[in-house]
Amino acid sequence: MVAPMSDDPPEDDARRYHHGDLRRALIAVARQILETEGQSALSLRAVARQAKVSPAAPYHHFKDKADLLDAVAQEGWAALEETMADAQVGPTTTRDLMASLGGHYVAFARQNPALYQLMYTQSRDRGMPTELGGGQDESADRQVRTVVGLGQPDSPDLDLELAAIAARCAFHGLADLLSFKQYDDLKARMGGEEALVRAVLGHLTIFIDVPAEETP
Amino acid sequence: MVAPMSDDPPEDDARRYHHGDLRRALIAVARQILETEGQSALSLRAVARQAKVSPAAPYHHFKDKADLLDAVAQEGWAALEETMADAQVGPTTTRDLMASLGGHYVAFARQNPALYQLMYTQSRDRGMPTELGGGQDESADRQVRTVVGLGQPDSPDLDLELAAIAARCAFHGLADLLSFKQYDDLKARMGGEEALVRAVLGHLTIFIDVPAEETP
DNA sequence: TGTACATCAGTGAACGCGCGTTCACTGATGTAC
DNA sequence: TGTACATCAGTGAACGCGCGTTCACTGATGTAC
Repeated sequence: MVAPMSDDPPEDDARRYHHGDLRRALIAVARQILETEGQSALSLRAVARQAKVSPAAPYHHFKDKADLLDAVAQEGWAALEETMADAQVGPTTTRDLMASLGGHYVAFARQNPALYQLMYTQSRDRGMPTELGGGQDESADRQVRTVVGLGQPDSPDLDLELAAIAARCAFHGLADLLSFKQYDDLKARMGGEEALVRAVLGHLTIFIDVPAEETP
Repeated sequence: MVAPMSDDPPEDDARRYHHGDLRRALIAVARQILETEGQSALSLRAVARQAKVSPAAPYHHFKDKADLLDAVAQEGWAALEETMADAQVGPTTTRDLMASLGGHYVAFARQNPALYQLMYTQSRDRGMPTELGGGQDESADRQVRTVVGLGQPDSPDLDLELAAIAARCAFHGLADLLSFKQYDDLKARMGGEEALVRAVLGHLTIFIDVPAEETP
């Protein structure tokens, strides 16, 4: 029952009754709202509105609001994982690798601050998405574990695991702290945020016991 | 115009028309709601309700909801500062001091997880409370700076400042990461969260250039 | 010591709002025959 | 190739809710005289 005589082609590409891939679109819109208007503006209705769809439409793709948020967070973790993989291609020495990992990690968090926060909030509140067995979140550690230069990823080496966690703490803490205006001066003084990141990371050494024999 | 014949003493201590110190009470209730029901349950109305006061009463003490939240966060920063001061009384060596600071910092964050998060959220969103000139937030750095063992608090030594930030990153990151279920296994394996904290901190070394001459 | 009055800190009803979610529905699509 | 029909993915109106905030008010307190 479209207007009978007008040609009515798929129209600029939204606006059709069946959307095509509304699920993906909703996640994308959610990410955008998150970064442009912030967490508090991220309502299911706002997402539907901005996707040019009725408020009920999302329920065909997500159980409820939390389900959408989970999906967004999950996409975030996947993107971070990719970033961390990229970080490993250039460097050769352990020291460089650590700097590269740290730099990439922080850059990701800083370029997607609201997403990054959501990722952590979602993970904290609900545990990691069950179907991944916590894998998504552990991946960051696995990467770091690789970085640290010793042992295979899932090595049961306790020291290695602790070192990986230590690195992750430093990265996460740095990413989180950088959002404070308090450090703007310092950033400027040092010639940019990246320089500050490098400098701070340069002051942190991850200490690893020789993994020959575990020292409990 | 109280009930004419009944004795009507201050009653168990709430319930009087004039509360006494409603401002303080509201902050306390807010903190409690925060920790027992979480951030999302922290509405102005809920605070008023739990303080046994009408929804309009808080407006005599706070400009709006954000103002109350700021006050709560501020109390949090003050408490953290105290904790950090306490952390400095025992230890003698720099190494011990660092461990003590880290331990105390993390313990505070873990004992008041929702407060701790609110503190960071408030600071991020609104900059630090202006009348403090950012002092509240910097205090953590100042403490660490002392810990690191060199130089007077407001030393313009850049390396020292960076080292202090590095330490703070590690503390904050660790505190934040510990809330993940993901690490429950590891905590158990190591005999408790405190042990894990000590172990992770033991893998982190804050590296400081000799502060003789600044190396920019 | 007693009274008038300004000020302060409450009340409680009401406002408008946007939210998450549900419901009965309808248009579009694809498959069986 | 054409038609019937099940299924899917939308619509749009409505629900109840709790929220932040405002308003005209009133009870309690303290001060001046």
